[in-house]
Amino acid sequence: MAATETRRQITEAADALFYERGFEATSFADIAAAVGLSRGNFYYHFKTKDEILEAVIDLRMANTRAMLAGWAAGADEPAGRIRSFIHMLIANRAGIMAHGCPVGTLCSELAKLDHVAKDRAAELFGLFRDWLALQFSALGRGDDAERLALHLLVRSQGIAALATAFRDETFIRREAAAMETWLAGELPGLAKSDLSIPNA
Amino acid sequence: MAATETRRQITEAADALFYERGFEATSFADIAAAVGLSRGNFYYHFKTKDEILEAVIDLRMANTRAMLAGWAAGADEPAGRIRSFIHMLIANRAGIMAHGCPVGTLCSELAKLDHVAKDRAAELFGLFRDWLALQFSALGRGDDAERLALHLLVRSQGIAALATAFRDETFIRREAAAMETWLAGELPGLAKSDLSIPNA
DNA sequence: GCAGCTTTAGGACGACTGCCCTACATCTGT
DNA sequence: ACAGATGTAGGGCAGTCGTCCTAAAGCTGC
Repeated sequence: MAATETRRQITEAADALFYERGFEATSFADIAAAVGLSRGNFYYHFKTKDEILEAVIDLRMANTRAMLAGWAAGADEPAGRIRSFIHMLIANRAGIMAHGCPVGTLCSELAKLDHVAKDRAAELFGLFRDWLALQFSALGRGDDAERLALHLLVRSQGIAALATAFRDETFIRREAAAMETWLAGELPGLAKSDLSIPNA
Repeated sequence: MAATETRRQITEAADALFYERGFEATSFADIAAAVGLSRGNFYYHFKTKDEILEAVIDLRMANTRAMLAGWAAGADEPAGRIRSFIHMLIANRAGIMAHGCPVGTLCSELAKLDHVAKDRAAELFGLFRDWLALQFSALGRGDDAERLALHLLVRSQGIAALATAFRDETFIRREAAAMETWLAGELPGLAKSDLSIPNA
């Protein structure tokens, strides 16, 4: 098999295992078994475990960029694109309840390990933040764009964390709906309000 | 030394190490070194690592109850008590940026390991949820109390997750202030609004 | 059909893991 | 002073970890 193809398979298997079990709890042997290779042969493709992690982060960055581009292509209006982000919570609810958010849990694990790649993993959040801010800018909320983007990130991360703990699907749906309602209140045509003052 | 005292020291050392490094990444040897005991002697106090985890969760439950009772005693008004919860984010900002929220990160790690104690760890969230709901009930928001409580939990968990990734202290302070502003909007005297419709 | 490169399997390495045993030190009650 | 309980030290158990080596199989170009 071509080395690049094997490398891709390893990276994808590691991606899934790192998500499901965590980075540290996943061993070379686990990944090898998932791909169907011998343990020892790994050294040929990846010198160290950190190298696999690097490849996994690269893969996730590429996948995230592609997903964001897909959302942008799938909706003409920025509001619809932001709703695509919110709906991700519902679409991935099973995985979230079992293993949390792939980005958030990886970042927190790498932070605890004080791993060199922790900042690279945090760039995944940066991707979402910047893309969401871009949508809010397109909605004429240029001044608040990043703050509004971070508000959505905060809420989705919090929802993921609590959904993992309580494993409550209704909770996810209700909170996602609440985010959509919040978004509707931030849309143009309505009075611009401070993000955090619900009503006066 | 009395066995109960040694047990307490072990539990406290494990509590800190589980928070800083994570449950799996912390070994018997790490805890033993922190307490100043020999590795082998652990078997006398704790048969298994899971037993230590159980003791740590018990300790955190007790500490959390004490903290909540302290907040209740420290403020006569429910709003002030809720603000104590929000201020916890700022008081613990250094730890949060380095290691995340102790409750959230433990729950997500145990979920990934599919550990038997994952539900017991989730009860820590239940403690905060119920206490916050009690305060909102006292504010006359009985119908929405649990939903409002979960909203605060969602936001604080999200803030902790992003603060760990970005390690931005200003972000924590700004989001904590936004939560206080949101709280003010939910207080009696102002028009009762739906949680998720900021303004109309 | 052979040389040379790529890819593989299998195993070994030292270190570490959670767990467990046994011999010894220390303390307590009589 | 002594017996028994309580607590400790040190090391060993089998297993796994990440890492690395070597020998050979598979493929490609001549």
